[in-house]
Amino acid sequence: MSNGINARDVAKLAGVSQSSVSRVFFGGASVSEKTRKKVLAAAEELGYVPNEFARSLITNKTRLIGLVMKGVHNPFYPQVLQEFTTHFNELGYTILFVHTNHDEIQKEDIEMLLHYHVAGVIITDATLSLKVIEEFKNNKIPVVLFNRKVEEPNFFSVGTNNLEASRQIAKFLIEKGCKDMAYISGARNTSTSIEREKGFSEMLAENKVPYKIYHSDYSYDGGFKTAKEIIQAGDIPSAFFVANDIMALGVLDALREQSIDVPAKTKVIGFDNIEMAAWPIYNLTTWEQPIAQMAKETVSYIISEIEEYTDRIGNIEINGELIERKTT
Amino acid sequence: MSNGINARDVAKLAGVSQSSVSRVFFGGASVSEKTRKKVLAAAEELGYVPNEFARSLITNKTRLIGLVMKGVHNPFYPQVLQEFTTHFNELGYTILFVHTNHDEIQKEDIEMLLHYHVAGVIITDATLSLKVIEEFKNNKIPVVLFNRKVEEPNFFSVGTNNLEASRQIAKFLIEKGCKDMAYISGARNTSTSIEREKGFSEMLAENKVPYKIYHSDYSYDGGFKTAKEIIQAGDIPSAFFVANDIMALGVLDALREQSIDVPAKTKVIGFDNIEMAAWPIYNLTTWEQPIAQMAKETVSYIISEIEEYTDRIGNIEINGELIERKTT
DNA sequence: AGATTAATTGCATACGTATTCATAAACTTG
DNA sequence: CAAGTTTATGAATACGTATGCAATTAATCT
Repeated sequence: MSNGINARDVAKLAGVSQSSVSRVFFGGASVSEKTRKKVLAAAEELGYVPNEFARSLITNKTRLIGLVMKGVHNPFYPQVLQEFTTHFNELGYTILFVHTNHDEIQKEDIEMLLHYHVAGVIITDATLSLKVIEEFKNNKIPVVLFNRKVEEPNFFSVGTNNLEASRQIAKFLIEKGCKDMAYISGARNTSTSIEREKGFSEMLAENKVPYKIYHSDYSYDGGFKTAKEIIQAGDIPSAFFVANDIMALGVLDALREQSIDVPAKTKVIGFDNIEMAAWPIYNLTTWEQPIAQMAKETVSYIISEIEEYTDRIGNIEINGELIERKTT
Repeated sequence: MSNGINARDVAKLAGVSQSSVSRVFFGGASVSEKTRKKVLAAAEELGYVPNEFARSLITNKTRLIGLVMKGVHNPFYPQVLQEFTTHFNELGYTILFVHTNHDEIQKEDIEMLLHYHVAGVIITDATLSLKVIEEFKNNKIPVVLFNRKVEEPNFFSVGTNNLEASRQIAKFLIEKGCKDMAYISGARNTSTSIEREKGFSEMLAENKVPYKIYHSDYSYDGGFKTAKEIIQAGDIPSAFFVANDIMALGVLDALREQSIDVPAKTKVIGFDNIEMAAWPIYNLTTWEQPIAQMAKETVSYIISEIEEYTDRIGNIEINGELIERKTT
C-alpha cells in the first residue's frame, strides 16, 4: 500500500539528508530557505506524504480524536458531529468515529480508540460504565462527556444548564396560566432527562402546581405513543414539557391527530431547538441548547489537556435560552 | 502517551519472546496453547494493547476507512453513517470521519486520509474534482462514490436506479390521472438530481404529459420556498415530484400553509423514504432507497479491493421501491 | 581578518511491531 | 526406535519517521 515514497527518496532527489526532509515537514526546526525549497520541490514531484503512523510511533503522540455517538436518529447529533469535525480539522486533528448500538457503551465499542492511542475522546449522549472511562484515565487520555453527566464527579462534562433551564420552562408555563402539567421524560437512565425532570418538578412543587410524569425514550415514536396514551386516558394537561424536541414533535402530531388544539387547549414545549422545531408546521416553542458554544468548550478542554494532562474535572454548563414560538 | 506497556514487557513477564507475543495478538500464526495462555495472562495483567501505529508501519496496511460526508442536515445521512460504522466495526475497521462544507470537495479536505493511508474511502453525497480521486488511485486506495456518480466512467459508484425509479414514479402519477406535473430538483450539479429529472421527464414526454422543472437545493427550506413561489404564481400542477424527501416535506408544508389539499388538489411524491416521511402528519408517498443493501455492496467492494486491488469500476444500482402513503 | 557565536545539516538511533530464518521441540510412521 | 516431518520458538531485522549529538557552515562582532 501507499505510493511507497518516503522521506529518504525525497532526500535523495533533493540532495539532502532524510533529517532535513523531516525537519521541513514537521516544522518548528530551523531549516535554511534554500534546502526547504529543494525539499518541497522534490516532495511535490514525487508526491510525498509523511507517514502518520511512523510519525506517531516516534512522537508517541497522535492527532486523532475519538468521537463516540449513540442515537444518530436524533437530528440534534448531526449538528454536533459537524461542529466537532470542523473544529478539530481546523486544528489538524482527525475524527475517529464510533457509533454504538448498545444501551450502555461496552468495552469493545471503544477498544479501538485505545488501539489508536487517540489524543482525546468525546462521548456524546450515552451512558457508560465508569470502568470504561477509567481505562482512558490510565492512559492519560482526556475524556469529555458531552451532554451527559455521571453521578461520580470524577469526570469532565460539558452540557447545558438543564436544571435552571427546566425551572425557567416551568416558570414560563406557570405564568402562561397553566394549571396542571405533564413531563415526558427521555431515556430514564440519562442525566439529561433526570435533571430536566428535577428542575421542572421542583419549580412546580414550589408553586403548588400539580403535574404528572410519563416515561418515554427520546424518540419521535416514543413521544407520539406516550401522548396518545395520555389523550386516550383523558388525562390531557394544560401543558406538556417534553424532554427533547424530537419527542415533542411526536407529541404535537398525536395531539393534531386527535384534533386537540395547540396552544389553545394544551401547550407543548420541547428542548434542543433542532432545525425542525422551526418548521412552520410545528413552530415548536423550545429551549435552545447552545451547541456551538458547548462544542467550543469541549474542544478547548481537550486541546489543553493534550498539551498538558492535568485530569481536570468539572461540569461546564452553558446557558441556553427559551425560543418562544407558536405552541405555547 | 499510552500506558507505555509494549509487547516486550508482556514477553518478559510471560517468560517468552516478543515474537511470541506478536504471534498471539496478530493471529494466523501457530502458537502453542501453553504460551498463548501465558501471554494473554501477562497482557491482561499489564493492560497491554497492541500499538496500531507500529503495526501499520510494518504491515503497510491499515484498518481505517475514510468516510467523507457533506450535508449532514439531510436525515438520510445519519442512517448511512450508522450503516457504515456498524458494518466496518464488525470487520475490525475503524471509520475516519471527514465532513466538508465546501460545495466541491477540496484537496485539503481529504488530505488527511492520505496521511493516514486509509484502506478505503467512501464519498457520500458530494461532487468533487476528479483530480482528487486520482490521488487515491495513485496510492491504490479503493474509492466508492456513494449515491453520486461522475460522468467519467473510471470510478466505482453505488447508488439506486434513479432513472428507472423516476420513470416509475412518473408512470404512477400518470396512472393516478395527473395531467400536468412539476419536478423540483435538488442541487443542480448532482448526478442524483439530474438522473431523477431525466427519467421523470422522459416518461412524461413519452406520454405527452406536460411538466415544468423548478430548481432547488435538497433542503427543507428550499422545498418550502420553491413550492411557495409556484403557488403564488398560480402554477399549481396536479402533481409534484420532489428530488428528495426533506424538500418534499417543505413542499407539503407550503401547500398546507396555503390550504391546498393533498392529495385531492395536488399530489406530492418524494425520494429516499427517510424516517420522517412515515410520520402521520406527513405520510409522504416516496421512493425507498435501499440504504442497507447499498451499504452492503459498498462494504463488500471495499473489502474485496483491499484484499486484492483490481481498480474495478462500474455503477452498482440497487433497485428501490415505491412506498405509497397518503400524499398521492 | 580573526575570533566567537549562531544557524544549519548529517549521522545514528529509537519508537513497537511483524516476519524471515534458523533452530529446537514435538509428533509420525514404518 | 530411528528417520523424517510437522510445529513452536527466539534472534535479528525492517518499516518511516523524529531527534540528540557532533560537525560543518554562515553570521556577527571586535
